[in-house]
Amino acid sequence: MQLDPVAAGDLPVETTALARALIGHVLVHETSKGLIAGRIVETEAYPPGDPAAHHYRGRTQRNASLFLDAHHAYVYHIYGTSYCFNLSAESDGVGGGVLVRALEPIAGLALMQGNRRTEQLADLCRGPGRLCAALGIDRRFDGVTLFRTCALWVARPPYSPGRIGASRRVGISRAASRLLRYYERGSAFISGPRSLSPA
DNA sequence: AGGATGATCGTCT
DNA sequence: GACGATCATCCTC
Repeated sequence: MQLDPVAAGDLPVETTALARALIGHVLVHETSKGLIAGRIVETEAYPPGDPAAHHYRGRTQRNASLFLDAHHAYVYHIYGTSYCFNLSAESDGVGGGVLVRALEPIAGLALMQGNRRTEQLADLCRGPGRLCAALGIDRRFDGVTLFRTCALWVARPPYSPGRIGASRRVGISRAASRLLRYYERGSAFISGPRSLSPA
């Protein structure tokens, strides 16, 4: 499969539009041991002013990448055990981000298995912490642009994605009723509920 | 300098 | 379905 890097202008800047558009794109890590890649099947939007978002209480050292202009990486460490990968959204100085929650593994499966404690294909990238472990993503990549300026980048969709569903976001308490989680319907690789909440 | 918190995961029942 | 692990980060004193 050929992987074609996205260019500036290919992806939306507004947070929720970006979260939807990312479904079907491919996240790629070119490691020294080989290429690891997965197709994005689940995302969550954290738009400006969202009380559930890390950027809500303003800029800190940790979340500074969320205030960069769109399409930079924001990687943070959570619960002492996991990393989560986001793309920044909106314009420079405005807080906004998209959490990537699940990937469909498409390249480097043996490397993913070595990075995870399971060999089950469906479990390798099912969850925001799991996909970071599988791809070897950590804070080294916090703040990088995702237009193939370094080893971590985003590629265009290899084919048209299926229909997209929307639901409540996972693991938050504030603004919990908003339908800002997006997923490819029918995918076996999503991490949360598969309920068909109305978009 | 110390305490509280968390966009999770793996394991157990 | 429930719970504990585990630590970087932020806030308050």
